[in-house]
Amino acid sequence: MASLAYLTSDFFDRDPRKVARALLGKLLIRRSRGVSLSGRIVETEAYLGEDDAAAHAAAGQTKRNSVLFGPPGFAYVYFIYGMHYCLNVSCMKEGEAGCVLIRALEPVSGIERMAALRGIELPKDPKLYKPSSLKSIASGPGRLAEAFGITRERDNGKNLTGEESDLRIAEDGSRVKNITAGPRVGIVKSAARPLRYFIADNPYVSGRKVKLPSP
DNA sequence: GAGGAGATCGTCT
DNA sequence: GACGATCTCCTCT
Repeated sequence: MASLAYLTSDFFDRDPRKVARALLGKLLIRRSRGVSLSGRIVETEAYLGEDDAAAHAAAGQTKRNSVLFGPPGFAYVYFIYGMHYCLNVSCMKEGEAGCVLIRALEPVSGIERMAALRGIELPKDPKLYKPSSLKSIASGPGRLAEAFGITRERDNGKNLTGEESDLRIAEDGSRVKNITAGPRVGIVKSAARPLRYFIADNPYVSGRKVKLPSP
């Protein structure tokens, strides 16, 4: 693998739409107790500030979403539907809300560990891994959070650009082609805005049905 | 394979 | 008290 360059806060100090595009192809890396988990980001969604009705920041700053109003490059983890965590990264300068939701990853390393955290059984021989099993590890916001052991208690408010952080994002020099934009998934407000970005034809993009509001 | 509905609980009103 | 940036199981075709 090529040498890794960890992203700095400058990377996130700009419009969430630019960050969401730029994050595609980057590596999300968790290092803890000598175990390294990593996955390539293949799908993201941009959530703008208070003028984006679908964003958690739309109603202004609350105790829950205060990370969004903080400095760029911090993890905003929230609990949804009573059973899932979702990982966002704050964007823009302190005082300006904005974030990018990481929706799907292509597993790269520590696959056995991630599968175990997801409750997925893999054969001992990596050659026998089923594509469907690999896809189900992290193709969705709740799934990738579970695969990386991401929880609100553990990771909310964590600086993803700090050298001491166990959760960081890096680039390895790989280039991404065929970035496609489309409507965001699972929301009603501002659903038509094309703020979801994914790598076209990548099998690890989450496969949720998109419900568009009736005209 | 596609579509629908239930599960389950933190957060906000 | 209502709702939600989801996932999985079950049913139907």
